[in-house]
Amino acid sequence: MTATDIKRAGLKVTLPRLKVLEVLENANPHHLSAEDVYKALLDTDDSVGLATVYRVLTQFESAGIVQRHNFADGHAVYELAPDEHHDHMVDVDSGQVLEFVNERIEKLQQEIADEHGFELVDHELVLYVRKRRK
Amino acid sequence: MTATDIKRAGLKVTLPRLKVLEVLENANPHHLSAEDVYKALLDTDDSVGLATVYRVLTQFESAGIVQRHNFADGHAVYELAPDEHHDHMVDVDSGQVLEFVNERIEKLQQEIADEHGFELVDHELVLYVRKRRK
DNA sequence: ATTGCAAATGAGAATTGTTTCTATTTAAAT
DNA sequence: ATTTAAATAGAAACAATTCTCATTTGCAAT
Repeated sequence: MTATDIKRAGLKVTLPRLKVLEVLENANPHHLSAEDVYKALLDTDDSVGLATVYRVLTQFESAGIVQRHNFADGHAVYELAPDEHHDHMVDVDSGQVLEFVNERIEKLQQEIADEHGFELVDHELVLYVRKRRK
Repeated sequence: MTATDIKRAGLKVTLPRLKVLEVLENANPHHLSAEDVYKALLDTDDSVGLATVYRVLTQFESAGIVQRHNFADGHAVYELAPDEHHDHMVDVDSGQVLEFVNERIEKLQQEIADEHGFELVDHELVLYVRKRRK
């Protein structure tokens, strides 16, 4: 992800946008709320206003640079758009988020949409899980 | 769904609770926001305060009487807990919500959680679709 | 290198959806 | 009927997000 991606989206390459991008790149875990991004930049020389963070994240989403997810607790998190799609698993106890891919589920979703006369535009699958005590 | 379900949950059978239940029963489409429920009762003789609607919906959720979902636009909707589980398909053009069931997807989710050493507590699957033009 | 201007920003106010507080009312056990 | 804990309505509080607008900045054309 570089300045080029920003330009390609028809957006000017500004310091705030580069900063937000940088934070997302170095994020671990991948998923950050707007507030998280804001806080990460607060201490730096060039912090970015919260309103701008929201604006930029929304623009990046439209541009396909980031993805937004709405988890069950009701607040949104963002992550850099991954090269290959994945779904999420949230540990309801720790709040930790894992990523996973399952080809068969992907395919089944296509089929289901198809059966109903639709084409699949997107989907959101989140498993809420708990560590199994054996 | 009756007064009995309310009692069984250890809640008093009050007019507001019965009213909210009634609205959910007659709802079409099934999915209503708290605001929707509130509005539906505004015109009736016995309207219910918005705060109460939220409170009652939350209690009903804990009691398993209703289910809450967070759709992509980020705000919560409620529906009467269905007899059998189903997932959702949202038409991105019309906003219409369809329900579907697919046993294989359900089973696959179990398996995936299992492979990672978790037990599945809950899940949320929403397909965003568009009418296929042939 | 400057200049001009549309686009972008920051700070705070406003809005939206939801939750909490509190004084009053009500269900239901006696 | 009386009592009492639970429930209610409405207001106020709250958190996340969006809007407003005066100021700043990227960058294209001098």
